[in-house]
Amino acid sequence: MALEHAILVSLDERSGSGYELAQRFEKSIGFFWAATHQQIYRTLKRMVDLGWVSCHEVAQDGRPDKKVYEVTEAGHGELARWLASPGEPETIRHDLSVKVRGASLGDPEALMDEIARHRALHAERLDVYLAIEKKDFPAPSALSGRRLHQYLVLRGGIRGEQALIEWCDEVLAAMREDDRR
Amino acid sequence: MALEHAILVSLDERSGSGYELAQRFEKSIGFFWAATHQQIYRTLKRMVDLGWVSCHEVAQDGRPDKKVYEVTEAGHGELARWLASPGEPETIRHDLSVKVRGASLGDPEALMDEIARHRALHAERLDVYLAIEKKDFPAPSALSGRRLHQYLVLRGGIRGEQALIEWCDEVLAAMREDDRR
DNA sequence: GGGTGCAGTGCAACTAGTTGCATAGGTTCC
DNA sequence: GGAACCTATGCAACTAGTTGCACTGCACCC
Repeated sequence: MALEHAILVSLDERSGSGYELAQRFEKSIGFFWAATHQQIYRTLKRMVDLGWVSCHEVAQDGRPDKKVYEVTEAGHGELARWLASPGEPETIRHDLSVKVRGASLGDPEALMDEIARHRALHAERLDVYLAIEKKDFPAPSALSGRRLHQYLVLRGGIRGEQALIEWCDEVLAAMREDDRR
Repeated sequence: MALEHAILVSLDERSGSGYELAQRFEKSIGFFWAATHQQIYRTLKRMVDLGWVSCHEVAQDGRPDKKVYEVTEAGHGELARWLASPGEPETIRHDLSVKVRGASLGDPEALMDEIARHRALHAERLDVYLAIEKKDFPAPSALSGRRLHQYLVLRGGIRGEQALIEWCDEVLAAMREDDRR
C-alpha cells in the first residue's frame, strides 16, 4: 500500500499537519495519489504507532492547535526499503471503457456527450499541468535531484492526460462516422 | 460501481457461468476492468437478488455442474440507465510516480531497475494488444456497432500502454543523465 | 448580528476489493 | 499410482477507500 509511502515522501519534502497534508493531496502529490483528509488522519495515526513519523502539538493563536508530523529514522528506513522493492502496475478499472464497450446497448448520443464531457475534464487537467510545467519548470534540462523527479512525475501526468484526450477524440470521431452510416 | 455493469456488458455479449466470466476478466474485458473470481461470484449473487440477471443450473458430464447467467429485462434497463448517467474519471493512484517523486530518498539504481521492469511489463501488454489489433481488427475503417466499440476500447489500451512506455523511457533517460553529472 | 467559509481533528458506518482457504470430480503427465 | 492441473463454486477474514457527520473557534462580508 502506498498511501503511507506517499505521506512519507510528502512529509520528507516538508513536515506538516494532517490538514496541510490533505491540502497537498488536493494538488501536487494528489495528482497521482488520491486521498481524502479522513484517510490521511487515520493513516497518520497508524504511522505514529509504527514509529514512522513523530508528532508534536503546536499551539497557534487565532486558529486551532495543530499536530505537526515529521518523518523519523525508522520512517526513512521504511521509505528506502519500499523504494527498492518491486511493485505491480496498478490494476486497471476504467469506467468509460466499459461504457464504450457496451455502447450499442444504450443511447449513443448520451454516451457521446459523456465522452465529450470526460474529454473536457481531461483537457482542463492537462491545462493545469501545462501551466505548472511552464511556471515551475521553465528550463527542464537544467534540473537535477528532487526537482527533476518532481518534473518527471508531472510529465507523466501530462502524457497520461494527452493520451486520454486523443483517445476520446478517436472514439468520438469513429462513433460519429458510424452514426452517419 | 462498475463491476456489475461490466458483467452486464459481458453477459450481454454472451451468457455464461461465473467461471467463464472470470476467464473473460483475465483477458478482453479484464484489460480495462480487473476482477477476481471471488468478486465475480459474489457480485453475480447480488445481481440475481436485484433481478438484473437470471440463473439456471446446467448439468455437464465429465465436469462439475455450472450455473449459467443471462441478462434480464431489468438488467438491460439498468445498463441503459448507467450508460446514460454521468460518471467521474477514475481516481488516480500511481505507485511508480510516488516512487519517482521520492527517488532521492532511496537507491537510484534500484529505482531505475524497477522502472525498467515496469517498462518491460507495459511493453509486453502492448504487444498483446497490438497482436489482437492485427488479428481481430485488420480493417478498422470497415468496423461498425459492437465490433467498432470493442476496437475502440482496445485502442485505448494501446494508447495507454504507449504513453506509459514513453514516460518510462523519458524518466530513465533523465535519471541516467542526472546520474552522470 | 447572522451567514459563510476556513483551519483543524476526528468517529462511525459503509462499500469495494484482496487473500487465503475449502471442496470435489475429472484429466493428463511421468 | 501419484502429482499437478482444470473446471466449478464458494466462505471468511481482512485491507483500503468512501461518505456523512460532529465539534471548535476565528475571520470576513453584508
